[in-house]
Amino acid sequence: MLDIKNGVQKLDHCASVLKAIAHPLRIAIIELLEEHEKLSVSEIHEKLGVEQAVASHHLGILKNKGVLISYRDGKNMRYELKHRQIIQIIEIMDRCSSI
Amino acid sequence: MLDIKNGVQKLDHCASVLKAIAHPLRIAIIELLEEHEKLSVSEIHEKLGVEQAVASHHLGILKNKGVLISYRDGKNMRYELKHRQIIQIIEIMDRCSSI
DNA sequence: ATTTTGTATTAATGTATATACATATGATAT
DNA sequence: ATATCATATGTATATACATTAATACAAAAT
Repeated sequence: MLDIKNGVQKLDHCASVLKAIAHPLRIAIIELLEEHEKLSVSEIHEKLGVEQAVASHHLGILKNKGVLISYRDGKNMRYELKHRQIIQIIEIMDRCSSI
Repeated sequence: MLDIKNGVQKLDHCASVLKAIAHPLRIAIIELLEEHEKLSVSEIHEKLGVEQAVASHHLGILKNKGVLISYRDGKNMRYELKHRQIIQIIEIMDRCSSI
């Protein structure tokens, strides 16, 4: 994805990434990956108590939008945060607790 | 809104506020209010070149989710950021430019 | 080559969100 | 009281998202 964006493109892109993050399960995934660095789909599906297909689906969305990266490790896929700073977004939300 | 939230509630709430922010026009509004502190609906509708009803609609969404506050000032409504830290969310997104 | 384990995709349905336009409400001035 | 300016709401249509369940694909082990 190109780095030079005009105003409208920048807004659209920023909105679409934020929209990807703005889902309870996906926030939970991001928080898990803050603690654990790299996790497989099944680890996430177990830790969060959601079906495997659901975990994979939401991981796919986060990866598509560039929030996560993934690579194969044997029969597992390992997912991790592309930019650890993304965690700060959730921290800010927590801090604005009266929101 | 209560401050004590269990895990699921916290995730849901965080997601719903982020979802409110995750829209190009609403991000533009937040950025405007970073520069200007207090703005009326018509100032926003002029500065952003969108219809009055559109501006009011999106301001309403941001207010509902607690991102903005508003008060009447004569025949105008003035909107401002409830928590200026919200701006940092957009700054983080900008910084993760490769996303 | 078949089975097992881990992951991704598809299709179907329901729900939510966006957009555009028209109209209503509220405050002020005349 | 009514006209005007500023803001909000309602309705309709289109689009996008979420959710579930079933199924396909990929790698490894037997």
